[in-house]
Amino acid sequence: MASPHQTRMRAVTLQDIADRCGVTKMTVSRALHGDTRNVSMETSARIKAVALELGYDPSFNHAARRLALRKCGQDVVNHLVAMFFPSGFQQWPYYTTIFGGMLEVFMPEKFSLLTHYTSFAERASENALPPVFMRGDVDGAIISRSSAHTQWICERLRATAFAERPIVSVITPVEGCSAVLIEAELSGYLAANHLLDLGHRHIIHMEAANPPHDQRMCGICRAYEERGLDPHAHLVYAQWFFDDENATVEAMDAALTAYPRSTAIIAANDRTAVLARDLAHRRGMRVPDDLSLVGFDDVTPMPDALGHNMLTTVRLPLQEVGQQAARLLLQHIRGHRRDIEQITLPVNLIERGSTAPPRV
Amino acid sequence: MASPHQTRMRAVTLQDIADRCGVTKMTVSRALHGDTRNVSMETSARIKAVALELGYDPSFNHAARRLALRKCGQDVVNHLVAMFFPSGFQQWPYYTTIFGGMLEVFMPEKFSLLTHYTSFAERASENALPPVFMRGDVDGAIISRSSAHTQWICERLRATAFAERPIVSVITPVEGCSAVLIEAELSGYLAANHLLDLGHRHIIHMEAANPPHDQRMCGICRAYEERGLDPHAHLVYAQWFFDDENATVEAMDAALTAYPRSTAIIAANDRTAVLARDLAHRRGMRVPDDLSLVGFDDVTPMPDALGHNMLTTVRLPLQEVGQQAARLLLQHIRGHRRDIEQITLPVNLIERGSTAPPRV
DNA sequence: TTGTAAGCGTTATCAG
DNA sequence: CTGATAACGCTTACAA
Repeated sequence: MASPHQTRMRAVTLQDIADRCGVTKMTVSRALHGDTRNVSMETSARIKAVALELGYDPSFNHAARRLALRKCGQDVVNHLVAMFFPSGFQQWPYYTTIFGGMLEVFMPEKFSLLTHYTSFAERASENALPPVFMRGDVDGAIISRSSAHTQWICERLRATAFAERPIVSVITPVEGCSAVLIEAELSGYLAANHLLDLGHRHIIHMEAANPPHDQRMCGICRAYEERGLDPHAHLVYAQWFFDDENATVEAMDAALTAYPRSTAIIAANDRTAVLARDLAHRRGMRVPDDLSLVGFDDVTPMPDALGHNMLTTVRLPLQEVGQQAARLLLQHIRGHRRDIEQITLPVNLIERGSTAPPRV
Repeated sequence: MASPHQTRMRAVTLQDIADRCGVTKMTVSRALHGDTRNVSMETSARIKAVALELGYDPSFNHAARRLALRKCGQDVVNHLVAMFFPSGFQQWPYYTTIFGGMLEVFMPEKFSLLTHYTSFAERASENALPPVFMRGDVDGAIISRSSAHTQWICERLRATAFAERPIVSVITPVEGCSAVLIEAELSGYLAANHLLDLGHRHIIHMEAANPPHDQRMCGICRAYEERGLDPHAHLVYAQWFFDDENATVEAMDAALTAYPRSTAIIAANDRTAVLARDLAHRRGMRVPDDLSLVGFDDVTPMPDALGHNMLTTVRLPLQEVGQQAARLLLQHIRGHRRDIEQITLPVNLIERGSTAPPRV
């Protein structure tokens, strides 16, 4: 259809089309915008045909459009979105799975996704955000961080030309933003309920102090209480360190030593469960015979001797989280949704070999 | 220093500053560009002070600048770069490690990095690239693909407003582009040399048909030839499938069955080595007693029973590959380098427990 | 050393 | 239904 782009020297402009059609560029602008009330069907068709023939690309002169539209304070869709993830996120399947889900939705829609991570060091500095944000090139953002961080990022964004554009939060809710969450309380319940069903009572729970882990904690307690058991008499809390595996392992080790009656560990995530298994082996314990393990996420396998994943875990639909967050953001950007929305996605327990009844 | 941004309603323009200083916006433009020959030191200082006070942000009115500069065919730096990776790259530590290295360089320089992956399906379609590319918002690209794919991507990019902007290739060289490579031939040599040193002779080599695996192959042969051995009499080639682990495992299985004298496998990468270990176990073989394994990359561990990485592997400096590619691209973008450059980074063998002398 | 004029490509507004 | 005009904010070229 389109003629070979013989000359890439100069971009095709509205004026070029207007010249060929014997009209003014204003009419061309109207026709190409699908203005049926102010342009005759006939000329409109002619203009569109010429535009196609010349290979007019509206996105090419985006800069001019934005400049013109600024006069009346209108926003243009730039087809550019950003995600704010913790530094080092690319190493964690947890985040890359969400990332992958987002890409799956954005790419077919021709939205480009840029990555911005924030370390604590950067947060401390008074650095401005990169130019793309300052100049308002970014249509929307997806954000996933601890609450202290999200607050800071939102403030930074709002202070740029990003202004009041949509932000969607994943996993952790952020005030005033749409969010895609998971059933955090239920995830804790499912893990604990499974272990209690098997007969475990004394359980070590690795957790972080902030959401969604604190909700997970509530679910764990609920499972105990449903059985008339006092969670505080049976549960042991061991701290989980977000970015320090050694510290996490030491905390587990200390807990196992201090509470030798423990027969199971609810780990902060799959990766931590694998660390727990390794620790157990070093202590001469076998999984699941001496110690049952439950993970969260279902993104990191715990391979047995034959390479099969043996980790009982609470699966979080992380890929779908990414997809839904992307869809939600697109709805906001395109103006199809103005109210903020919170989507909560279901979790489910996947029973594999790392849990078994305790040996009495 | 800067006054609190009291009004975010309207952006500060050159005219605003000019009004406050009693000069024209032209003088302001010159002063802010550091033009010392055409502006008196005095007015220049005054203007800069007012600009700071008003919180003038050059990046805010980027659109106007680009529009003006287009007249004389100049390029503006947009502080936006793209990377083209295979679809699903976010699941592979190999790519995310490179990705991480790139981010480490780009982020402090305030360059935003966007992700674009290309599946074969997309390649087949005649889809245009996303608007950010079409309109020339992207300053440069880093590309990592099989050769057939890179060619296609480059053509696509050149056909947009991206035009002749710099492209840096990683791992695989691309004609006419700067590249960051690794010592592919040497990596094969190191793997084979290590096994031959241990006394292995009959080795299965998992490989892909394209670079850099074919160079790796040359290195493997060199190790044989240095010992006066005919590689073709000892080496078994088994195909490695880029995106199909089951097929890869089947190929390994078939090779082990067809060539029972084999005592070692040179796997396509760490991940494949782990698959080989699992396969070996299923066949009742022990690693390294019955089968030695060498991987490549050093990004995926092969954990032993205690969780320690036992995989002997040829380490590729993937993070540094990402960093160097980013640095190279920045040099090109900033005009500090016009000639194309090929950097080759060193590899080294890391001996761990998955290799041992063959049991005779 | 500074000011003036014109234009980058688009769009809103008003006139015909 | 269509055209003319001005403006978005900036930069180059030329004039003072």
